[in-house]
Amino acid sequence: MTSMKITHRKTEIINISAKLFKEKGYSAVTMRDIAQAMDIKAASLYNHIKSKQEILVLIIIEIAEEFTNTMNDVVHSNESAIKKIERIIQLHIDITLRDSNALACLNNDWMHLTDSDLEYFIKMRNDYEDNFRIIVKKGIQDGEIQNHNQDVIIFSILSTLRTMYIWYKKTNQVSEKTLRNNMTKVLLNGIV
Amino acid sequence: MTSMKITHRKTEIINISAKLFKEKGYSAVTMRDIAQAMDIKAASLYNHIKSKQEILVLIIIEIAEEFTNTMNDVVHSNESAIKKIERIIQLHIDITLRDSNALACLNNDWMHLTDSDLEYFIKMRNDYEDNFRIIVKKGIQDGEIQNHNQDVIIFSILSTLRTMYIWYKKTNQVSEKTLRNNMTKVLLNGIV
DNA sequence: ATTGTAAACTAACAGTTGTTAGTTTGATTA
DNA sequence: TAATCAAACTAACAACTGTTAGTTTACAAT
Repeated sequence: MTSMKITHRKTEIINISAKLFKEKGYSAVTMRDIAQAMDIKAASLYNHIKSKQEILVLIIIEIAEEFTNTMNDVVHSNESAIKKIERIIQLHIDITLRDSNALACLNNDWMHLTDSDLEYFIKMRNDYEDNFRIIVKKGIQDGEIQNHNQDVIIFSILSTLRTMYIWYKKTNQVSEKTLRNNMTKVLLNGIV
Repeated sequence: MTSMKITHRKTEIINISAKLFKEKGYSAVTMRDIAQAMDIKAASLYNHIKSKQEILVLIIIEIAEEFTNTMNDVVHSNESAIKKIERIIQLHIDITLRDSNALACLNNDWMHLTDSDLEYFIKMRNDYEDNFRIIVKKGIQDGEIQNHNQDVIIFSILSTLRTMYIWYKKTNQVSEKTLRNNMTKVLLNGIV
């Protein structure tokens, strides 16, 4: 039983921090900024968290693991390549809608992780991309997917999914359902 | 004649800074970091530049203006919507291949611009997206482009183009020509 | 009533930050 | 030779950084 329960107050700190990190980046946000947003003093934060680093780790790793776990499910399933990619698209939309602050943090501040946390994150990210590559490769072999450069296919889709958090709120009140439908069509079938 | 010539040494500082900013972000890079990369002392930087802020401004604004200018050319041309989008894709590839460090900086650190610089940047970015929207709208009206949600179309393409600098070097030695061809096909015609 | 505890506080620290002032160096020009 | 000048230097500053130590507060459990 090494895992500790994360208290309510600690969760608040993590959420507020994620919001601030999204706006200005990890390095530009000070402990005093976080404290002010919580309406307490900076020193009081240390009753709940170990360090500024710990906040970053807790924000990023949880989401990274969620991506990793679902991707593992998808890649080991018996679905077609297209169906698998559709599930990955929906996964990214799920997390974007639920926790865009943490997602922004993962995208922009992962390089400020240190040591084993950084190593762990990079391994997860590489595995994720490798799994995506396996799916696309199989899809091309089976004639489901057009025979274009694999990396161009993978990263054009991943780039869009990974940075959806930046713009999805701007889309003039497009419903979640519309987003899910249109995103799949545009990414898979193009726009022409 | 208010514009000053940018000296060789100043250009070196800007380029090295852009590289460092790309790796760790503007806030995490210190003047001492930049100086060390130049193999001089931090104070010596001030013989060439006015402030850390000025470095950021010079990196970002020049590229932003290049995007703005070319987009204005494209949007006022008499080409088809598809042809216009193809030119925009090529523009992003051009700048990515030529100056990926500055591009990363523009993408990640624009929010650290201040006052009139920040205002100016945001206006350019909004105008850019508005112009893109005009092109897509016309393309849908003319039946060139499928009638999907406009913002989904715009930002799925823009997201890919804007973050190409992150991964294009990873693509296993794919030639520039292959990148240009495949990117256009994948973004316009999809992968199915 | 007493004790325990979660969660806030004040005060301070040692290190880092961007930046300035004043000086030295070494090459080019008058 | 003397003067000029770009570009480096040393030394320092005031503000800010993450963090610690020790204390207080208010509520809950004994």
